[in-house]
Amino acid sequence: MDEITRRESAESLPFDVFSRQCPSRGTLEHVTGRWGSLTLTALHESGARFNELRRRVDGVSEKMLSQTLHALERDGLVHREAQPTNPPRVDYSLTPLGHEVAGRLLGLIQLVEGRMPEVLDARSRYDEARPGQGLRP
Amino acid sequence: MDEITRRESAESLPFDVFSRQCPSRGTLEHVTGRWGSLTLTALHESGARFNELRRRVDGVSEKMLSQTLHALERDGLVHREAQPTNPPRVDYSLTPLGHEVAGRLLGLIQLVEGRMPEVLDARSRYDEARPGQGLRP
DNA sequence: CTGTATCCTGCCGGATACTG
DNA sequence: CAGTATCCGGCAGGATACAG
Repeated sequence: MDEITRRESAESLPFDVFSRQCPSRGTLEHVTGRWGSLTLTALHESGARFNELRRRVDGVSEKMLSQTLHALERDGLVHREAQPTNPPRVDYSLTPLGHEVAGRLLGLIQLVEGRMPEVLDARSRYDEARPGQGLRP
Repeated sequence: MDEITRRESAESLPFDVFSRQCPSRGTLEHVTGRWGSLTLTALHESGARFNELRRRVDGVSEKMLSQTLHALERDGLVHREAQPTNPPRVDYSLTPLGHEVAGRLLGLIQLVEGRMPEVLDARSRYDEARPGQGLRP
């Protein structure tokens, strides 16, 4: 697909993530964001409660997990079900659309994980060629 | 796949993105980051020079594009070829691994773009149920 | 044209404390 | 347990200038 073809098909689509103001860019950022991608993938295997999710996604703070879940719920990817019991119990799960997105995300993650040896090799070569210019330590 | 199965398979893998210190998490963030995902996808169709890329990825600054390209080059996803001419000419393209990653990203992006009507509907319903609590305007 | 260097600001996101 | 509320430091990232 060349540039002309891409532009033409982009013009025919209602949503183009390459355009600055398109709302799809915001959704893509929720999905691919630092915590969004891990949260969606973690929920793909099975629904979970809040603290269970915190344990699955190592390193996420309460605040960020809460924000992430709200954004994904608002976008219709996550379903939230609160039970008015005591102690309170809230279950999070993926909507059908959320599962579709998470499936693609999972494929991407597994690809990256499986190719990490290549990535680390490339980093070594890059750093070796540029001594003393540490990038992202 | 249940939780136990996931944990077991994770233990058997050398790289687990769900673990806080795993280097694969950093690479995943380069790939899925705000500019990384758009840059990789933009390069998937064809290689490009610096300013051509800036035009494709609407809204990216020189600084962020430069940083993004360096990180992706270091991870072995982007190939940089400088020609010592005057004026200088530098071509960026994807490595084979970069193309694999970009292919998955493209699938994800097209899924999100195609489902934006559902997402916008979900947002409307969410905001309607919580008047006056605007989230991420 | 292809970038670095520098400055500056907003907000991301962690820590902590508190509520129901 | 399941979250909000608040504070605040660091850095992401934009604007600008400048170099090769």
